[in-house]
Amino acid sequence: MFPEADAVAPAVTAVFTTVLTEGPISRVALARRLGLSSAAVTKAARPLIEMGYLEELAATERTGPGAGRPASPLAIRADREFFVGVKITGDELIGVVCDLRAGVRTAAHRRLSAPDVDHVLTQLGELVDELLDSPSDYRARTRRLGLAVSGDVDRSTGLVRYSPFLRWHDLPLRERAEKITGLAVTVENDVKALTTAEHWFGEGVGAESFALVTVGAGIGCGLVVGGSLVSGSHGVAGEIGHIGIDVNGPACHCGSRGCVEAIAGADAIVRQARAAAGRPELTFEDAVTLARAGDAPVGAVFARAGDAIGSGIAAVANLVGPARIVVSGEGLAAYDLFEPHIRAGFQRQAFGAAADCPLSIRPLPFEEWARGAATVSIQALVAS
Amino acid sequence: MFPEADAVAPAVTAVFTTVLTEGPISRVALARRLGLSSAAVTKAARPLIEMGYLEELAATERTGPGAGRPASPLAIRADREFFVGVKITGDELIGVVCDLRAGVRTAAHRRLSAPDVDHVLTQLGELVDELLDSPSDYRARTRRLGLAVSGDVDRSTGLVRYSPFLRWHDLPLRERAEKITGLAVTVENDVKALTTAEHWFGEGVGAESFALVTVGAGIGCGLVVGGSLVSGSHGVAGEIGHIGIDVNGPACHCGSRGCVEAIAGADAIVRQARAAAGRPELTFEDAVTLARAGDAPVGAVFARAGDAIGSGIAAVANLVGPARIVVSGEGLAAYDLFEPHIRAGFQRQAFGAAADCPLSIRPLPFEEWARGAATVSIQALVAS
DNA sequence: CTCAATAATTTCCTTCGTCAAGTATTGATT
DNA sequence: AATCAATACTTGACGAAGGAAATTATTGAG
Repeated sequence: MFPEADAVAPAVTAVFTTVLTEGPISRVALARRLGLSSAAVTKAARPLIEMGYLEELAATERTGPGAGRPASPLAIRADREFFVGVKITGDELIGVVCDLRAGVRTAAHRRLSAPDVDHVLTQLGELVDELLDSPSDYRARTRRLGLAVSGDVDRSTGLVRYSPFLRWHDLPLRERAEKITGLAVTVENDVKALTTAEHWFGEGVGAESFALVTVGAGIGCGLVVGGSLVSGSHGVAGEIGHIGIDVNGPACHCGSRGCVEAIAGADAIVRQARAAAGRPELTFEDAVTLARAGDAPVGAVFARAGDAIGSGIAAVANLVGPARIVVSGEGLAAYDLFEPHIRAGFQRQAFGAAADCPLSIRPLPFEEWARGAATVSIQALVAS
Repeated sequence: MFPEADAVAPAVTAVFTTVLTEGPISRVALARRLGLSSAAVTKAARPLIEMGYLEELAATERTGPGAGRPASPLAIRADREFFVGVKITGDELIGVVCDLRAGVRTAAHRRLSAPDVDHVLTQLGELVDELLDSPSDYRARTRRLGLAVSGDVDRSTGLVRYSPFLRWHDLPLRERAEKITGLAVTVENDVKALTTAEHWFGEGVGAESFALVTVGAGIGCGLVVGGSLVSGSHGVAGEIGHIGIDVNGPACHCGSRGCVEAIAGADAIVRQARAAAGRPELTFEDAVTLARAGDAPVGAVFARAGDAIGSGIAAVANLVGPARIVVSGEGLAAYDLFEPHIRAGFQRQAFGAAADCPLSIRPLPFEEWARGAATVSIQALVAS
């Protein structure tokens, strides 16, 4: 786990992750939260403080009755260690350096001429060097790199089994990337990485179950149940995009009809908008412009897409009942066009109390994917 | 947990549940399976053997290389303790006595004149007495009773929050039942109980994730993810019946349209079959007879229903990727009419490797619901 | 200035599980 | 038959982890 010690007591890990994700918190509160004695928390916190990962904050103003020794909350020393995160897409590398709390310190990116493995790895090496050799010199305090890749990834081995966009098959990406960068590398599926980031440092903090839905070229979903990421026994999970919501709907590339993605994927929207506007050269951006300008047929395309997404999200809520759901993704640049319809579709199709599940719908800030990748490497620190 | 000891070491519980669910197994195999040293297993097994819960089997024939001391597998002594399980429906109590391995030893049932609480509890008391005073005299070795009720149940407190069929609200069922029967009572939702039974003693054994779908008046689903039952943060989970698969489908009592249940629920099937046959007095059984006799319009109703169920199951597979799915329920008395269409709908809508998820489709044997209730009380023994 | 209340720490102790060595029981080899 | 290798199980010493209870620390209230 940590540089000096190798095997670490369960309580130490628990204390560390709780302080990490649930902010400054006193030892007594930690003990209650974790079901430990306060003595155990004191003991677990000591090595973490000695190693510089935690620090004791000055006593804060009281809340309760007012008497008694004030608590000295434990907090993460976010700049104790830095983490590089890189999202690899077909034509670009997006990289960030994050601190322990997944706060982005610096970002950079690089265009790729082709998804050729050697080219990507060369560029990755250069990108990492650029990030770490920035004026602040993060290199000395950076040991880990997280990579986010779309497709089927085995996190435990760092193997990319299959990535359609990149056209990679059974690529030992961890090994290759470790050789080039000299950092300890973790590889994870991009949606899972993003879900992890939101679960540890975003709106999913503290939630025992949680879902993140990404809207873009495809419609994806990361699922946290019982506090841990759902992986799927056959390597498939979170495929919200291929839930069928209309037996008579448009054909989907998966072979079925009426999948959420066949109605609300970026390609599907463009296709429908072209038909609606009678202009076969329309782009996604054109469609957004038209809809915002009040074009009714094109607006209806977005409405239908939003409704489909809402239905799919309702399926998630009905089945697993997450404590909250975040909807995000590059598709939500056209956020205003979707949101009311996503909510309407969700409310209609959510059953009973499932409709109470809070929905956050918001566009995805730039470099968020890379931040997800960095989060995975923070997790790797804790888990190792 | 066990009669003599109160607090029990984690390893003891682990050994017990593993032997319970994964049959006779040697200490060494247990150690590997649980990630313990064989010494720890030896120590954990001793008190269980002394209390009569486990026994050592005679060495079996060898498998591997052939040399070495043969293993003496540990097995459950199933008749060490008995458990009563009762499923409570609106018009009937179905009761069983099960052994530790959830094997049904005896069964009995009682008609209810009304879902009146006092009446139900009186009948419950008499039913339990009848079951326990049978010739084999289970009473001396029975301490626990499990109750399965449809609706919203808080297992930890034994409170029935709301049961639509029984018209119960906030009923402290555990307390009342304990007073009447003198047994330690566990109350659980019926679908969850059935899922637990299948997970511990049926086709879900050993599966890290698993789903059970019940087909009947409603379409329900129990979900096991990461080894434990999914409960849903807002009290809703497994509502596969209200996933929308056809935006233009028939109206559902939930207020939406095209829910699985609005197409494949028993009521929906009867309604559609009446319309298809042009005979407004048709019953479900009549519809089954007609379909089996080759009536094409009525057959199409079952086909459409099966397909809808298959789509719903595919949504489960796409989202959580269970290791296997069991489809069962009283609706599957007409099993032959559904099965091919369930499979077809599933295959069409399952995405990628999700289609590899094995599906077991079979009718639900009588008293299986009550067995589920008994299973929950077996779990209570282990958890306590 | 004392007391009550709460937070953190210390000391001692129990418990659980590992390690390493030893015992048990078999088939194979000489 | 005697020995050996292989595997299963048991034993006893040990160590790590966490708990209980007493102790110290720090505050506000009377």
